[in-house]
Amino acid sequence: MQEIRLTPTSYIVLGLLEMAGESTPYALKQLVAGSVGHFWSLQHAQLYSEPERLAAAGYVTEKLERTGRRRKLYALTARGRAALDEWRQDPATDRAELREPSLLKLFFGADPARMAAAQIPAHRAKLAEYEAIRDGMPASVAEGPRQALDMGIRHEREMLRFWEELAEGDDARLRPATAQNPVPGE
Amino acid sequence: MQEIRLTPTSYIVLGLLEMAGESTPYALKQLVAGSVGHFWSLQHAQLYSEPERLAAAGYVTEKLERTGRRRKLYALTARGRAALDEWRQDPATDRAELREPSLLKLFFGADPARMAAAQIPAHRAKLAEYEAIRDGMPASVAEGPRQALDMGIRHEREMLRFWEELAEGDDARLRPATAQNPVPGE
DNA sequence: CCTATCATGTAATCCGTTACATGATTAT
DNA sequence: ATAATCATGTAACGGATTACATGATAGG
Repeated sequence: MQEIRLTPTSYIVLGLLEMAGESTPYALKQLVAGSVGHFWSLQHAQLYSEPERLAAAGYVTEKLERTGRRRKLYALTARGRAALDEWRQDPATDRAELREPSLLKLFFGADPARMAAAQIPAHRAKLAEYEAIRDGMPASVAEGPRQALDMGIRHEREMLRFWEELAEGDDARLRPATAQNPVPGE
Repeated sequence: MQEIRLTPTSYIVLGLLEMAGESTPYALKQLVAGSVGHFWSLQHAQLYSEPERLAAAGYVTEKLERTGRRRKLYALTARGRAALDEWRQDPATDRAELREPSLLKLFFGADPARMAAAQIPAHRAKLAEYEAIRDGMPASVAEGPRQALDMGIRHEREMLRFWEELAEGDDARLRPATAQNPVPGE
């Protein structure tokens, strides 16, 4: 049995198999697209290779369909469930980074107004999409996905505010105080 | 001359070479750690391999020190500067994803209170660190880094609020409305 | 002097992306 | 029927992380 390192991708596969039970890579792809993929997406090819990797290390079982397409079916093993539990119960995590391509451009001197003009509608759209999902969520959806979605909405709102303030142009607050500030009163 | 694809890593190297002029990989490492690395960090090994890649494609020049350590010195070429400008002037960017390991755990059922207990001090510390940097920033620092830092502060604040509200336990707002809501008045 | 840390790099591994392929459904 | 899209995979490539290594500098 091969030793492998479990990556976030691994836990996504394990977690989805727990939620959905035995699944094909294609089913996993659909699941990712409709849920966790909103804040952590995967290429479809990884949903073929990762379960194979996990199978080689005993975290999931691999079964070939008998009928027609002979697709591959994956399911959690006890070991897989244990690994998932252990991960889930450990509150320690790697520090996340923002890694916003738009921030990178801004950092290196892109024009804030031009950047904002492109970013604002994108974040508006994303925000609207998330809010629609939230408003259409059936009551059966678990807390976890609900909370994650909430964070996504908050983040989009914050990004939107950021770019909107940049677009207003006057980011005086970002410059050190100078004589240009009108003195109130007196 | 080899063709290469320019990645975010490439633009970080090009951008820093523009800001700092001719530099060694180690100097780049220091620059990253103190600036852009706060939201987009790189392994030090990449600051050796990436300039080499860029040199092979003509975006930077590579020079060997004569004296002592014979370190490698890199500098922007006209082609490198042009690529940087083109990138910077194009407001289109790939969509960023949150990719928060903590959100992933939450999504898959980790205990919100336990997660919050670990996340809150981490975000408090990060926030304090960013605010200290902002307050100590010399007036000479350009707008870009200033704005990026501002976004970092906003993001940390938002994450902090998120986890604090989760920790308070009452996330009723996330559940669909039910009879449990006390009817005000009447 | 010896040890720890800084400075400087190379090599191997591996995950993730991209490209390639093809059979099955659905739409026109 | 034919074209388009969905479903289902494999293969190649490359960038990023990790591990390995060693000379210089500073601290005890």
